[in-house]
Amino acid sequence: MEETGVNRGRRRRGGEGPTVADVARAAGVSLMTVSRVVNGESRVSVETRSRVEQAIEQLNYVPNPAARSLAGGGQCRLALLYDNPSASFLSELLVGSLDQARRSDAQLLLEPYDPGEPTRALVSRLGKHRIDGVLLPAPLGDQADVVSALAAAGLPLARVAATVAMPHGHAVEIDDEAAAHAMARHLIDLGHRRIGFIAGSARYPVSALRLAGFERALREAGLSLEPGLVARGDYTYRAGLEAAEQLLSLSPRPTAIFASNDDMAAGAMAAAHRHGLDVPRDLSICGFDDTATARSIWPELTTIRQPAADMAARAVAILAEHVAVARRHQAMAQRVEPMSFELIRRASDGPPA
Amino acid sequence: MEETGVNRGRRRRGGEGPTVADVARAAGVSLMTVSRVVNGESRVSVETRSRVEQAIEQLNYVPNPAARSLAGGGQCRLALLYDNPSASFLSELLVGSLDQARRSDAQLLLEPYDPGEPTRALVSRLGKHRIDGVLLPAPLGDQADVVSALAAAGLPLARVAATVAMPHGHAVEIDDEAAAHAMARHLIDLGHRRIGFIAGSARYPVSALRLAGFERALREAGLSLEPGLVARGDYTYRAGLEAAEQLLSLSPRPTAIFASNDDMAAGAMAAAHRHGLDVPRDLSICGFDDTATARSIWPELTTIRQPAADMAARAVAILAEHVAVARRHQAMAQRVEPMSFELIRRASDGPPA
DNA sequence: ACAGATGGTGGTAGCGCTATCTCCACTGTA
DNA sequence: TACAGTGGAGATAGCGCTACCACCATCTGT
Repeated sequence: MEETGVNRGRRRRGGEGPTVADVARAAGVSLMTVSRVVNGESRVSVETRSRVEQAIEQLNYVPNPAARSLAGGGQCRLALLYDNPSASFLSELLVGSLDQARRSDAQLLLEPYDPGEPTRALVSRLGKHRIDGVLLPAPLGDQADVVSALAAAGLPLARVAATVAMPHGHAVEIDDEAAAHAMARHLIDLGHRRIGFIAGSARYPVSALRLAGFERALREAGLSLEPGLVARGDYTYRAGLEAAEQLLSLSPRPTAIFASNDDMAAGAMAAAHRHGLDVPRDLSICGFDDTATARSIWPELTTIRQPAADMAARAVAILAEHVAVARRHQAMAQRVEPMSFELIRRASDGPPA
Repeated sequence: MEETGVNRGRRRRGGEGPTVADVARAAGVSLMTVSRVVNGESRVSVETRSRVEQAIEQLNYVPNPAARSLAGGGQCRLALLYDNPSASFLSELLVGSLDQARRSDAQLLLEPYDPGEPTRALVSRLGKHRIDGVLLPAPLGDQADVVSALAAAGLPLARVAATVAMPHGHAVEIDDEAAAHAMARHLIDLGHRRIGFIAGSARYPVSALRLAGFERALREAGLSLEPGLVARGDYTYRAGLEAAEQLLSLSPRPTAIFASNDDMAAGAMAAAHRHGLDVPRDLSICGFDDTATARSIWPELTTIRQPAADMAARAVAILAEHVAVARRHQAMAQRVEPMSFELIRRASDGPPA
């Protein structure tokens, strides 16, 4: 403890942890060289680089993000506008975006979205917090008024899990049509020929996409599209239950039901049980979204998973890049990144009886 | 654009936004005075304060968190250790803690908890990230090995929604016993006399508390404790279904079932429907936790809500305070804060037939 | 009346890092 | 030999803020 003198240098803070200066001293190089190594810049000889890396390892050095962002053009502030009370989606979103925010040196602020608030007020609220960019998850990203108001205010946007094309804002999305197609195809491959579909409310653009994917799969398999096999619901459990009742009253009844989201699939499951049907022996049921519901019902639901965390992470990365580019007074082209969904097979599907 | 000269002062960054210097100039005071006002310190005359506040308002000044944390003892880094895949709980936790983190000038890092990882490894992982404190939400906060390992490493802890007393770490909790008591009492007040209870797995201390609350309510109402009316489950939908089957096969069967969490209540609901019982006319069903499930089934579930967001916010505030106190080389006494739960009445309960 | 508490304010020195310029040693070309 | 061009490294000046000390007025008590 005494080799450092009385309190050499570090008078103020609790002052734990080594700094670039410590590393530089240990490696016998200058501060800048250490900085260059840490930031992976090119102009450092391999030899010097490895010496510095060794010193870093040895001292267990971690750069101070505050100092870094203060000195560099670094940190930016991103707002995650949220209204979606679908908790599982939100939490995945948060996990993904927080993680990437740390990497991209961005600060993430959660801002609630109030549908009643005029967009002007929203814009000024974000301005007050010196927001550099905005993430618009799922239903918000498809809302034209919000998107255009924020875009008009000059804020970079990233729409997460958006489904419709828009002139403004970056987007990270999955192909809902293809996902629905994949699930329908999966059921057809299992041998199902009469498949009931519970479509979502026509208010959301995504509903049409999922229906379209379903229909395409049927068409490609040479199956007829019976209008009676498509019911509609508003994405709630109860709607799923009622829609399924309707589908199950058909004769012959479908051997599988594909619902446009998990809650409706759960409702369909309840309807099946009411009818004394065993799932999946007598009826296969599939959902979409892979929310918490999917695993909290029994049998656990086969469904489509959106990589919400990854999507959010990409969105944060894109926004951070946008902000960095903008600070150099350059423009960044609109970016639309597709992400791949995943068909999660659990226990609610099987070949028809 | 030209009144500032070529690039007066602000050579490097995009440099948007006013700084303390701008505010100081506008208010005709020194930097320090502005800083004092912003930080709510006492030694400023009301007159000066209001002048500064006006300037802040006018310039729309927001302090730069990076600079603040670099200069002052300010910012601390808190890790939220999470393993609970119960998404709704996690997202509430995140919303609450992020919000408070902003206020308390703390940076929140999400660290996954892997039950397989030795506690040594966990501690060193947190150390690598220069963590100043750790939040331990729900099941983790009751895990003695984790708590004691982190405490031994000298890390301040805040256990969120913990249920058992421990010698280390602050805690923010609700009274599970009282909450279960309140719900049982509610059912009794509705007129129920035969109430089935689905207890949780004995592995978790919380299970015993909820059972105890239930039993106390019965005792206080002068009702007998029939052992047959208490079933057990492991907090899954399926376990709830099976436990409810067992309770419903009793004769006379209970007129109400109180499950120790929402998933088991959902399972009980399915069992009721299988038996052709109408909920709540023929059978009342209540849950605990108010997870997403509670509102995604039908009828929507009457349940107990923990204020997860508020709890997390308090936990963050306590940890931030602890870190600040510790940096002044003082100790902070263990703090245990009770929060109040709420009985959320929805549509799954009513008077007995 | 004077030492000592205050209450209110300003000056200054960094916090740990990176941008930018400078410097040096080498290469290749005329 | 002289010249620019290059890759590698160091020196220095801040980024925006707060801790710390210094300072000057007022107030206290004896």
